[in-house]
Amino acid sequence: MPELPEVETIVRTLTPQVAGRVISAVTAPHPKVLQQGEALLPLLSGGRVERIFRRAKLLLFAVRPRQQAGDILLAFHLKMTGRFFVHPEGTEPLKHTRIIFDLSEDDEGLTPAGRLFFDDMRTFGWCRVMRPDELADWPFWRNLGPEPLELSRDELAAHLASRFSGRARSVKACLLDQTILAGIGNIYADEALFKAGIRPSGAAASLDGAGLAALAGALQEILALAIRECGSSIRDYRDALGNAGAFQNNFAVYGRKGETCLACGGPLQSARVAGRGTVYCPACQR
DNA sequence: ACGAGATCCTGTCAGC
DNA sequence: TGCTGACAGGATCTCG
Repeated sequence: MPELPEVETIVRTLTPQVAGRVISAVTAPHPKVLQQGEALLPLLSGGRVERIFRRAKLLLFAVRPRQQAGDILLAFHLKMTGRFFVHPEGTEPLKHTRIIFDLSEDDEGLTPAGRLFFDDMRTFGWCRVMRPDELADWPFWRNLGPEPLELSRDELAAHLASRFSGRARSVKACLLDQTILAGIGNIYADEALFKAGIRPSGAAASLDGAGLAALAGALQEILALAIRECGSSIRDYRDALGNAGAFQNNFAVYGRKGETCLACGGPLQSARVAGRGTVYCPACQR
């Protein structure tokens, strides 16, 4: 379930394999995966992948077409089970392959031709192919909250204060809301709330300055550490080299329902908060 | 306007 | 053994 650290890791492992390479053909065996932009697909053939980057949980390619001016942007959402992997030329699609990018041999002949697969078992993931102005007009993109690691801790705390005030929602529901803060999913919400000592079901508006500062600090520390550990592998997640992440070894609460709290030794509880499975320590999180 | 809940989807696992 | 149902979860839609 790729969240910010996992998508960041995929960007870092995919970039050396794909950035700078020329796309010779694109095919989408599963039509539903393309949310928008089928008309732009032919323009991608002969285009060069200029840059691979991340915003929130989106992974984006900037592709420079051979003739047209102006880049074309491909925005992928991996949802729970989306993956990228580069295979040798001629590799047949796998059971869950949704999009295939054929990549040309490079000019010097150092990098052989290959095929980039976008695989997604559950078909929740999708791709939108857009001109830059279409990306800018896309409501999901336009409404995304700030990147939690691009603010200082105090700026993040102030941002959360302004977005939490006057809301009746739980603090966890707010953390999962991509228009408030970008890139947080169920894993890192639970982990950050534990680290900050905050009850997930508590009202966001009731957090005081100390709570907001603790939450901002916990979010940034957890996300930075998770990026260093190359993300968390629960079931399906792999980076673009097929490697698992290691942050799951640092989980304090996620997936530890019924086990003991690492801080106080008491039993961890589980509940449904914001429609998601949620694990917390009733003694440490108030 | 806001928030809660259902929905999409398939593989895995617990329980009978 | 084999079947059934619960569960995983991000964004979007519907409903109160």
